[in-house]
Amino acid sequence: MTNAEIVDRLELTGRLMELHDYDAFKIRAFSSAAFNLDKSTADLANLPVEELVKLPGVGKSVAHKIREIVETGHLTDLDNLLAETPEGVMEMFRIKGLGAKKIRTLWHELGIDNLRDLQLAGENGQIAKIKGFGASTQEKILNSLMFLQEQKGKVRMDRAAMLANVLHDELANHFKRVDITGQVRRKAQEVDTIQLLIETSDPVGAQRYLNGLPMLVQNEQESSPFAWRGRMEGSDVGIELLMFPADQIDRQLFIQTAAEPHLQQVGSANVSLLQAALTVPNASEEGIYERAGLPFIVPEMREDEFAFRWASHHQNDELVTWDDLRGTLHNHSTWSDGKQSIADMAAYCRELGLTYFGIADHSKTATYANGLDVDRVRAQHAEIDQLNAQFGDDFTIFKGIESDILGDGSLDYDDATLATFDYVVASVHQTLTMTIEKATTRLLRAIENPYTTILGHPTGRLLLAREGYPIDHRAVIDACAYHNVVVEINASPYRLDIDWRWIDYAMERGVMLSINPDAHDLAGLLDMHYGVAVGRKGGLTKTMTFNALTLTEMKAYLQKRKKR
DNA sequence: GCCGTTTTCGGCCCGACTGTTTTCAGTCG
Repeated sequence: MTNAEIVDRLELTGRLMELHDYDAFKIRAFSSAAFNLDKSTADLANLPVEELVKLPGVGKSVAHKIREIVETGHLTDLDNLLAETPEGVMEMFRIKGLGAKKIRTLWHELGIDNLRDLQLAGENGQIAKIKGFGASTQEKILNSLMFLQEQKGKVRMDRAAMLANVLHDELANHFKRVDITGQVRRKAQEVDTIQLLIETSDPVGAQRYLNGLPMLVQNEQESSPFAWRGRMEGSDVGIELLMFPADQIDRQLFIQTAAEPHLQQVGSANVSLLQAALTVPNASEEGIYERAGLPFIVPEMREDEFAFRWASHHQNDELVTWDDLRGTLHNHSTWSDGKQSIADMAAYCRELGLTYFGIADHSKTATYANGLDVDRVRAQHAEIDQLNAQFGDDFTIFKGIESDILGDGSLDYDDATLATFDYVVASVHQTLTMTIEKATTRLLRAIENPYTTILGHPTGRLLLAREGYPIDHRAVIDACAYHNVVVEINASPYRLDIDWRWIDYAMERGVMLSINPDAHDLAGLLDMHYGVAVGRKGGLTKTMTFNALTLTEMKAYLQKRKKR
């Protein structure tokens, strides 16, 4: 039982108590316990009640609930609440703008207990008529429903990779060769089908074996003699297992990895040569591109015609790799909402072979995240100075901040305070509903601020959960070029923002991109792998990667920029 | 339900923003 699983159950209990109109302070106790424990590094599953009650937000009652969760895997209170709540009502929590109170009203006043009825009520204008609701809320609900429908059956790349690896390892026990291909190999940020190639000369026997695996649930209608289709137990995302004899696997690896537009592009480039290349036995991927007279395209980039435009003036070895990264710049610590101390985060960075660690905790407006007021900024800088004094010339902690971009585009500290940082990541965290004009103007103002070093998660999107605010990407990137601002590739698999499709335009305009993990704990630093993946997808070169600068280069860059 | 004492019960309580109000409830990060 992990901390996250315990926290999720407490959080859900609080939310359902609110839905069922429990006492507000009792609800608060559960949510605040969840909120506090989410940031805890204690091993909750192995703490006795007397230790649990010492943790902030945990009293006797919650401590016993935690023990119950750990020992039985269940929480009776939660099970009872769930039994009283229709599944469709639970799904309504995924609608943006709907919280427990509004859902309760919709459920009790209109009898809505599923998303289909919610949509009908919205389309009929019934929602706008309820007291406390209006036309605007109704429209927001309908928009959110539409967004959710588009995301159905998809998972983020981190979960897709995890599931694909589990499946790969299981199948590799039985089959001679198994390859992950399709969207996962292409490093798609969202995946609707996890696809694997299986080498076999006995597809009938292979199907029989697959259907005997408890982790797989077949969709018989979708399947065929050479293609097993279905899903994994406990997951909605589609699974496709394609069976081929040994001499066809490499060629299929090429065909199945490529997105349709990429295949078409290869075909239209030279149909006859490609056909010839594809019919050669044991054709390798390199051989296929070579025989078709085309440059080799790395798997990540096999989406559309962009790859060939990129390849016309770049070499594959220019693409950024994990080993090119020299440091990391957007990270949180226990000073705001991170789980680990600056010292522990920095130590882990050194273990990873990085040479600098930039701390960019939340700024004062982000009160929910324990953002730093001016006094705490000073105190944090003193701590960083002390830590830096212990390092040699080979490692440095930089003093950064993730300063909130306020509604009018200004940053949330005065210039004197901003001047005390080595660098500033400027990010939007509130007022996410804006027109494209307003959102763009707001970002442009933040970019114009002489203290802004990096523009953080430019659209604020959360993959599969929230559309970002609309922005004029060209105008924003052009402004970054003019004002010498770096653009973040937020590497959290929840964000991956800026989208990889804009990387090439940024590079063209001379704008560097920073692969920023937005890490809130040690493991979060490894999210830079996802940033590298989407960076490569967008053709990001090592030379245009901000955090591929060496420590000496980074120090010089930040110093020079401060003097402007 | 948690906390912190005025040590056994009273007070707890992010703030900005939105949309709905006409003074505020609900949501969000």
